[in-house]
Amino acid sequence: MTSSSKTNKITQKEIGEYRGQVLVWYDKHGRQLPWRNQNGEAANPYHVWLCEIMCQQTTVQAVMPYYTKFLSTWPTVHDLANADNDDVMAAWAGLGYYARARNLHKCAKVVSQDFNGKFPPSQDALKELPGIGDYTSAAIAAIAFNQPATVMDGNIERIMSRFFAIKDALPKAKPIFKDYTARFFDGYTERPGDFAQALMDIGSSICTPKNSKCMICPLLGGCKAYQQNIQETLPIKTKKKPRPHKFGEVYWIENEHGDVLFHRRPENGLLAGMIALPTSSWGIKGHNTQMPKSLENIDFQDYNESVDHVFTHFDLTLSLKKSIKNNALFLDENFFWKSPNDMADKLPTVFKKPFVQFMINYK
DNA sequence: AAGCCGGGGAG
DNA sequence: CTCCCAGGCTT
Repeated sequence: MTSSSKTNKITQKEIGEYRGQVLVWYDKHGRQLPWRNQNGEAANPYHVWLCEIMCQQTTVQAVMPYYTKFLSTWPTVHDLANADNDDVMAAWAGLGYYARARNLHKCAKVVSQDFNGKFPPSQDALKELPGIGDYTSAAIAAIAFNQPATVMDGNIERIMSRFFAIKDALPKAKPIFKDYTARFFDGYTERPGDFAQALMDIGSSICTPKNSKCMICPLLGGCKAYQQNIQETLPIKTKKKPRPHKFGEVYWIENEHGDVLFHRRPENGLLAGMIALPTSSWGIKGHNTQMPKSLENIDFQDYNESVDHVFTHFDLTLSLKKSIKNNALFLDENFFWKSPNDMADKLPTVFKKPFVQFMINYK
């Protein structure tokens, strides 16, 4: 071993020093977010949990109005537990990944009924709860209960990959990333929650995927990637599969009272349990798109309009079809007639788009 | 280990 | 256009 490679290894003492610099930066430049308490008050575990679930794979800006709405509607975990699931899903509509909302409600019920409304403070116990996985259990344990859990989200993965110049590809190398991240958290009982949130703030504003602002980074002095000028190339991730493009039809069907036909989607799969407009099945190149049997005899008017939408694993184009004065349709229990007024905000975005188009010509 | 699951914003 | 975002669950 050469002397240079020996001095290349960062020590735990230096880790502690950089952690301190990160906290100094945080106290001065950290974001002020609605779920962060201002003057050193103890964090409310319900608030921490709620924002962590909402923030999963979602930008903070998108979460803000939903977080405010949920907290004003259901101020405590008991309130949320006792809510009607339809109301919870409607309040979540537009935020995406709807399984999160189902698990949120399930988790609230467990905490309310089995834990007397108090979230358990240990990461292991938290991870047993619905919708709380490796990241979220660590985040709640650290932020709400000051536990030295290793918090690692996408931001922290990126920071660690650069600070230690980790060149192994994600997601396979996640355990390696976790080991490096643990060097900052293990045994650190002073401000683990603040430190985790500080890293996330740095990840969102300084150590960004592109155009990172290394010159103002509190970790600059120890950053191996910066020393090699490879920070923009890290972390390395295996390429995702291309998305197929699917096509289908979406239907606006009125009865003679002006009510519109809505569809409650199945409890499993895409947009599970959400309220939708009726559609055909969706297929590649417009083939294999089949209309629900109960709608086969309807005479539709083609709008010559369509809406595009992007899901995680496919693109979708829906052609708009309209029909009015339908009454005697043979419908199963998953379809229902309802006035379209006030329905827009209860629909997932893929259906809100055509809904808004149709509403322009309604009445 | 790989696939499924939303929606929006940045570059 | 591509990539990413305070990821978790299922198979």
